[in-house]
Amino acid sequence: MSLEALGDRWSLLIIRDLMVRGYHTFKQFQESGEGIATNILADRLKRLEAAGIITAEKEKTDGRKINYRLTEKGIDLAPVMLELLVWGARYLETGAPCHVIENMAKNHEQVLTETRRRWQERDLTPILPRFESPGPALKKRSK
Amino acid sequence: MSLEALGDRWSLLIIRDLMVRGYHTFKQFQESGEGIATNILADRLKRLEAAGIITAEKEKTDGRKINYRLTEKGIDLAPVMLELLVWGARYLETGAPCHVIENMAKNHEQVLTETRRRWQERDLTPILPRFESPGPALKKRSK
DNA sequence: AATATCGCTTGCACTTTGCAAGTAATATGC
DNA sequence: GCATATTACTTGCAAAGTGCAAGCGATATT
Repeated sequence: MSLEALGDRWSLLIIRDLMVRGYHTFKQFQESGEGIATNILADRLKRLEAAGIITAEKEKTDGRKINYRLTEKGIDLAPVMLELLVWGARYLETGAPCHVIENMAKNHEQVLTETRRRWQERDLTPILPRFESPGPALKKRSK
Repeated sequence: MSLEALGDRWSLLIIRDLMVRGYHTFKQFQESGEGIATNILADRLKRLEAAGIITAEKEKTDGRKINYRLTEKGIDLAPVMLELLVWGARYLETGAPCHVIENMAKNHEQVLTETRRRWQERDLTPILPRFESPGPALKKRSK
């Protein structure tokens, strides 16, 4: 099935961070709060790259940094991620139901369009705030 | 995140088998073709039950058998599963794009409604055929 | 030139997994 | 009713994977 690359504890978290939080460096993932070990993180990034879900390329302005980015195959996981976030908000996530996610649940298409737009334009503004914290709802676009 | 229970290689496969293949016993999962070891399968079933995603109850007509069934929390993973299947069909699955899944991609709402109906009515007819094999497309209902 | 930062790699203890075999409870065939 | 089958596990053990702390090389900053 579609789980060779995704069926482990960390890969989907990394993809989520890339997709909806605008994270893109090793350090950001590391400090992401979930507590992934550096060796595992390195390994998962390699696997995701090997699976064609992300790419890695050096930042021009700082040769130490590597920019990780979702491929098209990777961004196409957005619908899966969205549904997963909605499900998680419904059943598990910290008491705070995070109205941002409820909003996401109601505006599927809009959220997906916006997510893909940010990916295409390399706009790293997060879709989701760091954790909860009310935060402004998704701004309306075009429509 | 929503991955304590799902973030491993087997849990989502079990859920898929329950949801779209109509599997419901230990043996069926075991022979599901993915090759899960019996100890791991037993462990995952326990965890999924503990997580409130499935229930286990003895079959009345055969006291050896245990019927596993998705809870409401479990069946609510249907949108996630659907998107995952669609993504998988698009990028990974065996050359055969399995037009059943393409059909699923085009009729999201209908497929979800049908999936939930089967769950509610304990209708174990599979939504997806065993692997590929053309098989008749989803029959239209109500609409 | 010295120090800091970033993205890793290494070593090692610990945990989880996979495999084969075995077991308890129920069902079936004669 | 007794032997055999079937189902859902459990156990033991080797192999693989994980988590943690420390270290390393390349680049950047002062």
